[in-house]
Amino acid sequence: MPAISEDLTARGLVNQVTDDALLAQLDQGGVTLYAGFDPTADSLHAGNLLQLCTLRRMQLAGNRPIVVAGGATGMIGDPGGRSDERTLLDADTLHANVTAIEGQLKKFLDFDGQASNSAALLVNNADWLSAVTLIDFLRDTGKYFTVNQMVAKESVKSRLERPDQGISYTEFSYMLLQAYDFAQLYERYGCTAQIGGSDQWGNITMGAELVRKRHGVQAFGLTTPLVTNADGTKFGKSAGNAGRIWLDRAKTSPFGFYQFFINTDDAMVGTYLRFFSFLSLDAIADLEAETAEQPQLRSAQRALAAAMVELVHGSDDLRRVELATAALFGGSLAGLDEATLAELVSDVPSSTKPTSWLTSQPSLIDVLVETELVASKSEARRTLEQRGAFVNDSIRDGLEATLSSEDLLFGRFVVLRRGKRAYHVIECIAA
RNA sequence: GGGUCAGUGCCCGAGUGGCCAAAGGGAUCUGGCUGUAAACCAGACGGCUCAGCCUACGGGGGUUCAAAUCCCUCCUGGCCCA
Repeated sequence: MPAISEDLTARGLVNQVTDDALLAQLDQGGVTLYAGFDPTADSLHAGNLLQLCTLRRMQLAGNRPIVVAGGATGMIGDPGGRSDERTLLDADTLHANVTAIEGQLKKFLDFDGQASNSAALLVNNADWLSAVTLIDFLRDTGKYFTVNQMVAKESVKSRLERPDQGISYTEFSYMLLQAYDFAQLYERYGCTAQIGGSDQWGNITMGAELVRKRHGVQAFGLTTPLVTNADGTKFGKSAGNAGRIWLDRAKTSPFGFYQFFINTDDAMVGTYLRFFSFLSLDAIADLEAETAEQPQLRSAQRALAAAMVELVHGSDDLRRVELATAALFGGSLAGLDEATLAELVSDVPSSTKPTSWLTSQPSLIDVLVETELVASKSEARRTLEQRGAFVNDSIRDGLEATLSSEDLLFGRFVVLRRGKRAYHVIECIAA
C-alpha cells in the first residue's frame, strides 16, 4: 500500500495544502484532523462524499479524524458558493439533523476504540460556540483578523461584487466562527489540520492562522478539488428532477443510488473511481482501459456504482440492487420469472393495490400521477403524447389509455415505465 | 432618515397599457441515434374538468373596457447622501 500522501496525490485529491509538511506528517500517522459538515438536512448527500471518503483514507493511514457537525455554524450559513442569504434553521431541527447524520458517518469512519489513537470523533460546534459570549469572542478571536483580509476572501468578495445582492453581517462572521472551531479543536483534541473542499480554502487558512496566533503552533489546511460533472456543473444532483442524491435510503433508495453512479459519464468515471472508491490505482487504471476499449460494457461505471452502494448501504443491498438492475435493464421483461419480479418490488419504486382496483379500468394518466412517475396530469398527458409511457415494456399512448386485468403479469404485477429508466412496479393484492 | 435603481416562470434574462402563459438562453422531460453514455437532431416545457378555463410577472390597494407594463402603499435588496 502506497504512502497516504502519494495515494492522495495520485488520486488527484490534493487541490491546495498550506504546507507540504502536512503530507509527511500524514504518512507518519497520528495526525488529528477535521472536516466540518453543515447539518442543513437530516441526511448527508452525494456532495459530502468526497470529504467523507478522504477522511476515511486519512484514518486508514493511521490518523485521527474528527467530524464537526456545524450545529452552531449551521445556524449562520457559509456565504461561500451561495448567491443569496441563507435561511436560518432553528435549534430543534439542527439537533435532529445532527443525530440523523451521525449514523451515516459510521459507514465511513471507525468510531470505536479498536485503533485507539485513530478512533474517529464526532463533535458539535454548538458545544462551544453557543457558550461563548459576544464580548469574549470579539476580544479573543475577532481582534486577530482585520476586516481588510476578510473582505478580500473570495467567498465574501463574490457577494460584494454582485450588484443585486449583499451579504449580512451574520454571514460575514461565518469565517471567524469556523476559525474559532479550529482553535477549539486544537485546544481540546490537539487537532492540527483541517480538510475541506476547495471553496473552503479561505475559511481553512483563517482557522490555521488563528491556531498559530493564539497557540503558537503550526496548523495545516488541505483542500480537495471541486467535484464536477462532465459539463462542469456541480456533482451530486440526479439527472432527473428528483434533486439531490442522499445517503439516507428513505430519500434515495439503494437502487436509485446505484443508478445514479452507473449513469456516470465515461469522461468522469475514472476520476470518480479515484475520488470515491477504495480500489487500487492499478485496478482503476484497468477499468479505465476497459472502458476505453469496450465502453458499452460500462465496467468502470458498474465498479463505481457497486463500490458506492456497498460502502453506503452494504453488500446485501448491493446484491439485490444489481439483480434488480439486471432484470430491468438486461433485456426484455418477458423473460423474467415471478420470483424475480417479486424481488423487484422491494428494490425499485413500487406500490400496492387491491386486485379489484384494475377492474375499474383506472386511467393511465391518473396512475402515472399516483405513482409519481410524473408530477402532474399535464405532464402525464404530455408523456403519453410523446410516446414515453410504457406498461410492461410496451408503449401505451392515447390520452384515454387505461389499465385492466389484462395488464397483470403473473396475476399480480404491473410494471410501469416513463421514458427509458423511470420505473414503478404496482403489486396487486387480493383484498 | 433622504435620494436613486431594482425585484418577471426552475435559473438567467427580454418585455414597459391590449397581439403576454409572457422573447431568448440554460436546466429539465420525451422521442431518434446509442452503451441505461456524451455529442447531435426533433418535440415539449404553469395547472386543470384541455379547441375552453383558472392561476401567474415581490405583497396589498387603485386607475382603465383592458395592467407584468400607469398610480398609491408596503416588503426586500443594491448604490449614493445624511
